[in-house]
Amino acid sequence: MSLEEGINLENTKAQMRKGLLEYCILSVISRQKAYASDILAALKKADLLVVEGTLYPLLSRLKNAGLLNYHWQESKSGPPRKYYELTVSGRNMLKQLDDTWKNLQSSINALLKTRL
Amino acid sequence: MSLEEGINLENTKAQMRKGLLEYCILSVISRQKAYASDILAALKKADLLVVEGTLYPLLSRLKNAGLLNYHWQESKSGPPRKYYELTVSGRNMLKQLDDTWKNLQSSINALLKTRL
DNA sequence: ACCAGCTACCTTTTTATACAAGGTAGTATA
DNA sequence: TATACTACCTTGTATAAAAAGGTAGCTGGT
Repeated sequence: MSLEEGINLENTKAQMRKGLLEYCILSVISRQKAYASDILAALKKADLLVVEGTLYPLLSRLKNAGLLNYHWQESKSGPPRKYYELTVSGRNMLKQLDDTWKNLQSSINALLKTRL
Repeated sequence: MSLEEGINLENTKAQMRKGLLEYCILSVISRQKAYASDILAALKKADLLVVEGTLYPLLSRLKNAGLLNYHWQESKSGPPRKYYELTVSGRNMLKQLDDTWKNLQSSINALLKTRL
């Protein structure tokens, strides 16, 4: 049985967020090394809700693309954590995404202005 | 055989654009009724490249969601065209997406600022 | 009166990926 | 030593973009 969601506001909002996920994750990690829960918390704070099932595969893809590295680190209160940090290649990617994001905002806002 | 695209700049840029497609299409149509080629041209002008195979199904979904109507209109130079326009419901959706887009920009830009 | 080319519509197939749900295991604490 | 908690990861499902191909109306040249 299909859920037949179709198009609605929540769905469309979610789509908008999705496209910016990679960019935001790289940005969060660029501040300082971070493990999954750190990233989830930072994104949540910015109203970019993401769940574990989305984040873990995405971190793996970013790692496989050579944009991230990780190292294990023990925790004082629980199992060891995988701390991610940006590679050189990751920093370059982030710089380019900064431009992309700026340009995208300009393009969209220009398109919207033609409505006035 | 898989193409094994993985993560790269072009792919990530494309993702960013995707999430904003519905919003932009509604915005373009809100200016004045438009048919597929009008919409493609407007999006292209804003560097939001989209192909027919993406646009037609999306217009159908927007129509089925009650956000758009269309009427046929003859052309002086070719086959008849399907001109789309926003329904009341479509205008409401667009208003809400305006807010969503503003909020999304604020959230992301706030997140990015913590890097400085 | 035909046919080549253009415009416009739409569908099918493939691929990517977000999310829900569930699974494994290390650590702390009562 | 058992329960709760944290952290990792995987599997299954649904959505949707894009590539490619298909149908048909209309125009203009011969």
